[in-house]
Amino acid sequence: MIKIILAEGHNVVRNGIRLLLDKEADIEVIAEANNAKEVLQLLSDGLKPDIIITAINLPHINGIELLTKVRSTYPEIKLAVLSMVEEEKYIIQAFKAGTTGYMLKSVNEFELVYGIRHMYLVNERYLCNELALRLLDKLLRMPENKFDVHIKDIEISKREVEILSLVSEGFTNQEIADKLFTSKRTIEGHRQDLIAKTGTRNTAALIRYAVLNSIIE
Amino acid sequence: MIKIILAEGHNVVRNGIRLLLDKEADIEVIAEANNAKEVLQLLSDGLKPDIIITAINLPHINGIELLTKVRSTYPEIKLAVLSMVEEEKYIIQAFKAGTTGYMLKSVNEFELVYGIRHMYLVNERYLCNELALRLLDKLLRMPENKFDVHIKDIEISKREVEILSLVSEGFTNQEIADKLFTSKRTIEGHRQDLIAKTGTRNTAALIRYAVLNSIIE
DNA sequence: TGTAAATTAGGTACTTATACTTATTGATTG
DNA sequence: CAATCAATAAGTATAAGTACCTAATTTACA
Repeated sequence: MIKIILAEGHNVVRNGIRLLLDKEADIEVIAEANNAKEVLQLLSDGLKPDIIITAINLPHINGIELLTKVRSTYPEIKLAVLSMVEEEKYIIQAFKAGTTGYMLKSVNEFELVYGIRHMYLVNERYLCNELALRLLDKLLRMPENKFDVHIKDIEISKREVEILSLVSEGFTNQEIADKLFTSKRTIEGHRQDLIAKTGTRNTAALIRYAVLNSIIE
Repeated sequence: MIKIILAEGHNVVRNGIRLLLDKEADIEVIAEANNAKEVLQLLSDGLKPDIIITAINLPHINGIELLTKVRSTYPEIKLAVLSMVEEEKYIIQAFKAGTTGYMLKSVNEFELVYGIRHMYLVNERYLCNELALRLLDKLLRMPENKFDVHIKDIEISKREVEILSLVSEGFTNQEIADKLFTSKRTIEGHRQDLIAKTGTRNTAALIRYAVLNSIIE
């Protein structure tokens, strides 16, 4: 039996999730909590869940802080974030804080249950498929795959990359010239060459090109 | 009933997968194939699978090529790659070739079946959890810049994104103003605001910021 | 060792962006 | 209903970048 504490500030949402979980024979919601404090109270009262499912936007103490606290005192308890779509950005923080699972509230009941079982049985972190696909799309969009994005035979020299990088950091031609102990006109010349060879119109477009093609970061 | 063709060059592996799938009431393996040619033959013979599960390292014609061929002739058939660990790198090619699912052979039977159902029922691409975690770790290992910098509560309005996008394409303030039927001074104002709120020094740095933070492409 | 490419540098004219300021309008929201 | 904010717009002055041009070194390499 997988014992769960459900931490979620909104009653409706919490009840909905509970209904879903109660249908499963191998899952038991042993307690619910409205906020982080209640969770910590439950734990110090001696309750021993296998998994704590928590929202991010809990009142007072948010989900990430809760993760950190629980993690340090009860390292054997697994933590799963069930996040609103808008909170996708917390994914990095959550995993750095030691969460085992991260799902968006858009998961269907099958995935919710599957994810919980995966965390408990396979003992592996779980990321919901929608988030996985977002990461995948990021990967697909990344110009790292030099096969088909960096197609054009544009050769950019080391010096040019150096200058491009400084330009992208916001330095002016004069400042770059000073840094590289050369003339402002030289930098201007390089910038011109780069704009010409990349087929861009100005620095803004050049920088976009350079970042998208991983010439610079 | 989810009808499946299983393409895999190694008999032992293929038989193993088949055994797993045959246990499921809603999944039927309607045919097996040793190589890509056999798959194409089966399809031209009129077989209509919902999903083709294929390995990458098929003899003669590899899995990616098979994906492409099937995709162009039978766009309604979903494709799933079941890949050896060593072939992880094909993930990008596979998705670009239109695969719906990608799993490593390290998936357990629950995930294999779950993934198949997910593709078929939810009609969404599926990436196995191990790969999702690898992507996640990539994200976590990345220095602050690439993904999570703009999480610093910087709100960028729709209008600003629109302008940012045009700026990054190389248009001048005047040109952008003409496109948007507004004044050059307005665009200048927006550009200033953006530079201020992103903490950058000029347009070059602003565009770099915007691209790295996926505000624009 | 000769040639191509990279890096350097300058002239001149012109365009564009930036830094500071202020101010009005309309929409949203507590 | 007041407050906030996004979007609008402008003045003024200066800084920076762009479009042409030419041309001298140095470096890489075949």
